[in-house]
Amino acid sequence: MPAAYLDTLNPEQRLAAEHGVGPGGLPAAGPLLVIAGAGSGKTNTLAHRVAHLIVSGADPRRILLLTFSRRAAAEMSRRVEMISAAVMGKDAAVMVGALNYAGTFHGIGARLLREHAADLGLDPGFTIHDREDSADLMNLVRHELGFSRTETRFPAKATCLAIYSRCVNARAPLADVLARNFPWCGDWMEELATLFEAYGAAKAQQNVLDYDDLLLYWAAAVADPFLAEEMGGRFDHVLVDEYQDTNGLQAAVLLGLKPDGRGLTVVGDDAQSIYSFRAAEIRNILDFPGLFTPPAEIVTLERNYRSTQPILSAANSVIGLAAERFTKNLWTDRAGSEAPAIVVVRDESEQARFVATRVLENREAGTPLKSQAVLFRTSHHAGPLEVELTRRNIPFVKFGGLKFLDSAHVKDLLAVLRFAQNPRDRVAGFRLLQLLPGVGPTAAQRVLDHVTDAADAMAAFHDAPPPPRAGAHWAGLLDALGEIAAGKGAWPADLGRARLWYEPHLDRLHEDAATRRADLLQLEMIAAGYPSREKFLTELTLDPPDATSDQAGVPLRDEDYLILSTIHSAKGQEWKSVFVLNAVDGCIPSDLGTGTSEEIEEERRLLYVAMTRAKDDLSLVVPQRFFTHGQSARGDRHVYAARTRFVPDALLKHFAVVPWPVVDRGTGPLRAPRDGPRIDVRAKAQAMWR
DNA sequence: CCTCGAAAGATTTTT
DNA sequence: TCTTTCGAGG
Repeated sequence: MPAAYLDTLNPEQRLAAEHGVGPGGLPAAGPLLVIAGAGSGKTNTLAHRVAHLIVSGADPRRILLLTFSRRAAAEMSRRVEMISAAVMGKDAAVMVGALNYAGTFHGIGARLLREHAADLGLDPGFTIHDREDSADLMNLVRHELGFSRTETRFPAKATCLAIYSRCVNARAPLADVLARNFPWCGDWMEELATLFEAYGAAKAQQNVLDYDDLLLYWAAAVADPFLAEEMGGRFDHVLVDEYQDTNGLQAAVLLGLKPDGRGLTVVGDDAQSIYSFRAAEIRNILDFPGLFTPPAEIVTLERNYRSTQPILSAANSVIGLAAERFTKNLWTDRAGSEAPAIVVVRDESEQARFVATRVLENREAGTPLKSQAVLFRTSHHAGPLEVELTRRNIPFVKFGGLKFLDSAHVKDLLAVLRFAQNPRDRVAGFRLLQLLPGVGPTAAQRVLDHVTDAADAMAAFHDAPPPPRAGAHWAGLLDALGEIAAGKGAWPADLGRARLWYEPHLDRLHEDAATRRADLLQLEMIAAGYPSREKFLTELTLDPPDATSDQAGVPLRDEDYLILSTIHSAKGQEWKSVFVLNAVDGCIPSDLGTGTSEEIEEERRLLYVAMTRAKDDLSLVVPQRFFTHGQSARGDRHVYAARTRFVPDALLKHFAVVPWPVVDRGTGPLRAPRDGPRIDVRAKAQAMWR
């Protein structure tokens, strides 16, 4: 039956949208793999497929849509609704609203684990630790085991967590991970194994799950045939976006849910795999078809709708040098005369000036700031530019890098809520108690020990012997926690109460309490958007607000602002005009990631991802000098940097190499000199000593 | 056992 | 540049 709303799709996209959709929207064929090149309308195609399922009668509550970020899930729902509205009218909003299971692997995992908690031996009230919290807990355990006072240095808490995380996500034994990814920690294998076991026990006792547990437990659940049947049976269709960035554990989850692949759709682009540091496995997407009999059907989207031909040619040439050749051949009919630019500037501050100047010129020419983006490898590369933008009063929003949730005062406040929610959460308690003057690690530990073993943790906390030097502050804390735990007042009021308790401590602990207080108010505004304390706490760790801006508040919707983003956070997005900062060796590729050839290949894909974000114009900026900060005894020095190795001379024909600022060669003497000098400056200067 | 000051160390990317 | 750790003093 021909469906008019699919007419806007090209034949391949349409194939992907309509594959195996049977009567009632139920699956009528095997799995589908969509290889979607950059800018090939991937999101649009996936949205059409979901809309098509719903319009054909599929129950939206039985569709599982796994995306890379919550933002992507929201965008998908929006588009699905738009498309279905054309067919179903007002009903579309209701139907799409029922698309409940759309989100990240971690977010959906958390939900399913809560819903099936009883079967899994979990307490459904578990809290979720973000990476910082996990590292803190790892540190606590590390301390208890006496590994912090070893003769040679034991790996730092963050390293321990990274090792642990890779073992879990790659489903690899500790020995392999140490040998392959952390060779310098190889001597600590025994101790690490002990540490990880104790870490797991600590999490269990505190009723806490970390990011990795969400996937690990989910995978464990679907490894049980009965539970797999039950969980998988809840969904007729499972669709996964950005499949090239999933890891072995996530693949196991999918296969557990849909062992025969029926109703399973995965979409991705092997050329854009940039998350191997999170144990993403490019083989996941390459091997996908062969997991099933008959193998999954493959649809390849090669037509690019985003970029002009010169930009696409340049990007293709960059990825063309990859060690593994990719079989896709992206093409476009968007003509364009401008080759992407390689802009050579003197140093990073010139780079900042160049970008700021060009961005304003573009805006004068009619491109709003929001249609322009500046991309960079690491968050701090944007530092000088942020200064320059602030100086010129150009509003911007930055994605990636440090989030304001990571700042100490925000974590303190959240610790209050988390401890009230789950008094067994030692990381929160440890942090919270030490805010009191006169309470250090030992006193805090003593109180928490009293709480951990008790049946009613909150009651035990109130009965605990007060830390000797806490004084009147102790009663104040008990009051505040009591009220918050009891849930007096509507939800955001809890946070207000916590803030009331915390602010005197904030003033005491921080010089710059005033600016920090602004963040707390912003947190309260964010909190108002959540229905309950539980939802707030879990969803905040799973989906933290990811933008920071120079202004205190989030910019208003109609306000114009420039986008600054790490390349990783730019995934899936597009802008009319794109600047890539620091296109030099040492930044792209990062000198931290040039160990193995696999790492270098990933850095190459990273540049490819950055370049393919651009619709109409693209500039790679190459600063020639870098100032090294700190370290050197002789103070700041600079080093000369070379253009990124991913654009060797042979590829320069795809680019226009231009210096900036343009040197005015006409600057010479304004007139020919007269006969002889007019004054003797040297004699004049010497005169002052006489 | 806590706090404060000084010194050293460490810097990607994200759920 | 900023954070974490170490050591001395209270």
